[in-house]
Amino acid sequence: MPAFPAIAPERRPIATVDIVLLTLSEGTLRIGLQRRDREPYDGELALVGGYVRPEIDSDIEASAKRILRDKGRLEGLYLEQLRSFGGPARDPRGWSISIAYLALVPEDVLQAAEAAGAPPFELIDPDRCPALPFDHNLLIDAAMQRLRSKSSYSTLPAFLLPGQFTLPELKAVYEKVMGTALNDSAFRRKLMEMRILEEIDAKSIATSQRRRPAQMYRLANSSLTEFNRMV
Amino acid sequence: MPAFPAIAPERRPIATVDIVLLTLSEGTLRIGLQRRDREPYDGELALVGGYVRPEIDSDIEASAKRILRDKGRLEGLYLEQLRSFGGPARDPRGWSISIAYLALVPEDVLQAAEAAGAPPFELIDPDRCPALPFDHNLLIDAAMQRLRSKSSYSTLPAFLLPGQFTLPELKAVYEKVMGTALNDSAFRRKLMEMRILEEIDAKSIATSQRRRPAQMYRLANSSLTEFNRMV
DNA sequence: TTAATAGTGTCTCTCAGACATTATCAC
DNA sequence: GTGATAATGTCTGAGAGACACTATTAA
Repeated sequence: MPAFPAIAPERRPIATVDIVLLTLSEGTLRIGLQRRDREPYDGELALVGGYVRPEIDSDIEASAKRILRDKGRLEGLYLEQLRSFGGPARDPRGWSISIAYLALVPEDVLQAAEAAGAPPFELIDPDRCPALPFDHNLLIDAAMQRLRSKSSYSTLPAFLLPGQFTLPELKAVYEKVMGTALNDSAFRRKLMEMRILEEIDAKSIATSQRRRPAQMYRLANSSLTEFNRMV
Repeated sequence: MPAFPAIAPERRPIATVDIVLLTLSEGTLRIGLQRRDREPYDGELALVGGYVRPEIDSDIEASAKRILRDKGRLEGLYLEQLRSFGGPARDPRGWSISIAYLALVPEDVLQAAEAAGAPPFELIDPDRCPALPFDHNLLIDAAMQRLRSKSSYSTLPAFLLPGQFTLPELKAVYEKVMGTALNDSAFRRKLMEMRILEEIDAKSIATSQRRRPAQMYRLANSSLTEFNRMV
């Protein structure tokens, strides 16, 4: 029982969390959407989302993690709050607030989630995204903008890759995300001098065609690292 | 009447907006706090804040602007959403969400607001900030961090100054905010090359001591401008 | 050996920091 | 002129981009 009277419940906005799930599929950035299983917009593609549940959530990030777990069978993703959107018209249920999150997921994790029984994800090209329910297109724009700008000075794009990857793979992800070509030697120099990466013990991997196999790396720091400058 | 049933009102969190009001007083950065005029924490110093009011607010930024206007007689400030904080314990009234905003206000505007009848602001040194109600110290930390990091690549600190200012004044604000000394000629070069500033028509100003008066400038673009690099 | 990609070495050019120099005011 | 601060000019060094060159694999 609260110690002090609060604003009347019927004058409170609805509070939801919506998650912009991004992954890399066939070398291109994709948004992971699911079909809604209830009204409003039952059956339509939309961001993974749900109510903030005061009775079970310890904070907003806990809401986001619960929603990812319950609706997507996803855990341990890179997760970052974007910002909150609110207004009378964005949700037909009434005046609502959505706290938007950005989540990055390696494609293999997404496939494992589906294999474990998660409702299927549809992977949409952000440049060809159809009109979505609510203001989800706005949230996607915010997510893309955040990803693009933060990528230029952090290890953010690495969270779109599996736990281990080659340097050319990592460079390709940066280029996809930022939409610009990067200088090869500068890229290596930067990451090596800053000790961003850790060699995977003597392992390297050979792939299909005849070519030199690349050294495998993982992030030296499993959480996000920011640099002072570009690339 | 909403077209679809929403989560029961009594299961909705409280939704508030809290604004970290920053200004520059006697050359140092200060947080503008006001004494609360109701429970909980009646009479204690806290951030300017209030409920999101679905019946009158068109979105969350409108809530923030209304609260600034009604509680602080402040309008036209630089205003930027920080992020949202939520949880069961941050407010004794119950599980609550606060959407935190950063507002920058020139000291003369703050003084004019008080002269116009706003409840007095107490200006607190962020490095000597006492323990505040709710989780307001966390919100202040978030605001300071945002201001510090964004200052290094944008015109953000200029919004702490009156509409016109000299280049040495602007440089001093950057130095205060970022906590580092800046190179004089590099600072000028950067701002001039990027056409960030506009000379105030032939005006320069003479001050107290015998010294050369400085050229007055204003921001060429009245909204925030971001650079690609430092300083 | 050849094709193909991985990775290195080195030159150059840009740009920020350092700092000396000049300018402009009050007295 | 002198003292003080404003503003400019120029040198230098660090670091990013360009790109040629070497390395390592499969066929």
